[in-house]
Amino acid sequence: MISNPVQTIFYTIEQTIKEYRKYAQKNISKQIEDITLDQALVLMILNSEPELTQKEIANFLYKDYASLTRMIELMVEKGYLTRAINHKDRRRFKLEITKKGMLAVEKLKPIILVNRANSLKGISQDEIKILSNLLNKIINNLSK
Amino acid sequence: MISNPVQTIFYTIEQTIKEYRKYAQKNISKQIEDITLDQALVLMILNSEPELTQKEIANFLYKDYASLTRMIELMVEKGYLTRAINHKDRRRFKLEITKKGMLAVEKLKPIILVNRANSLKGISQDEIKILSNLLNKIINNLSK
DNA sequence: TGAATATAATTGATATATCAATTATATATA
DNA sequence: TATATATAATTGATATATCAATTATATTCA
Repeated sequence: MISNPVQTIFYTIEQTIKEYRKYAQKNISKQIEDITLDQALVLMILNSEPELTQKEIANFLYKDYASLTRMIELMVEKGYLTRAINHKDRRRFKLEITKKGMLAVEKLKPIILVNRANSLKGISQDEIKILSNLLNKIINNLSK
Repeated sequence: MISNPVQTIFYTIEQTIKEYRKYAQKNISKQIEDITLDQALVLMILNSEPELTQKEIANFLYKDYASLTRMIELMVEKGYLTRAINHKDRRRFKLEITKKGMLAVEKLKPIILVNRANSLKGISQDEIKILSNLLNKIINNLSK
């Protein structure tokens, strides 16, 4: 007998991430009109590690390279990033956050902190650790 | 200080669901060429509850109505479903699984069971309960 | 050196997600 | 009954996901 997808833990996991994305996007959109959650994460990552290549960013964010290419195109169009050739390795690009991008980064910092704090209200550090361990067990099972 | 997205639990949750989807899709594709994981779930749901409307299926699967409309179009095109007008309420459709669809359902049942079992190997029922409770706490925080 | 191989990024095709607007039909209520 | 409101589904626009194929450049090694 196959149980209804709704009864599985994978459904709950998916629901959690969807709710989180919706919530986070809503709060970001209140203060920055034209940026998506994923684009915001690209900005935050690049801000903390400016030398990353697109491939590395993709790995960090668990995104496909193709997706990242397109996200970055949009971010350049919207003026959040500039993209220049990296002369040390001409296959790569040197991504830089523009002024508009830095403004967004500063606005995003508190939003992200509040989003996470609100999401995890009433959940202890120990519980988060447990959650993380269980999820990593699953990830481990899946990636072999 | 903003921590890197990689260090947050939300990243881990997202990673888990992506790995699961990739794994499940791979195993489905081995045996059924032209069906996606999401389409497979629609089939399974409809098989267990044949009277559902598109809206109800969308809610079950935590999908957007617009997405579901498009998924169903594709499934009809591929011959997994038929769609007829529901004479009791002409806004609705009566979805029916075709022979090809039923064949897929039968193939999918064991695949889905094995996928879930493999994913959760080494994790006890109690732990799954804990996982589920923690995720529901988060969902609860997010949906107000 | 030159050919083979590896790597970074892009492109194309198709599927899904999300939001807002719209269409068609049902239901409620003045 | 006529009008307002609610509901089911669709459509359009834009973003992202995934896979396979391709391009451009680097690296390796015979």
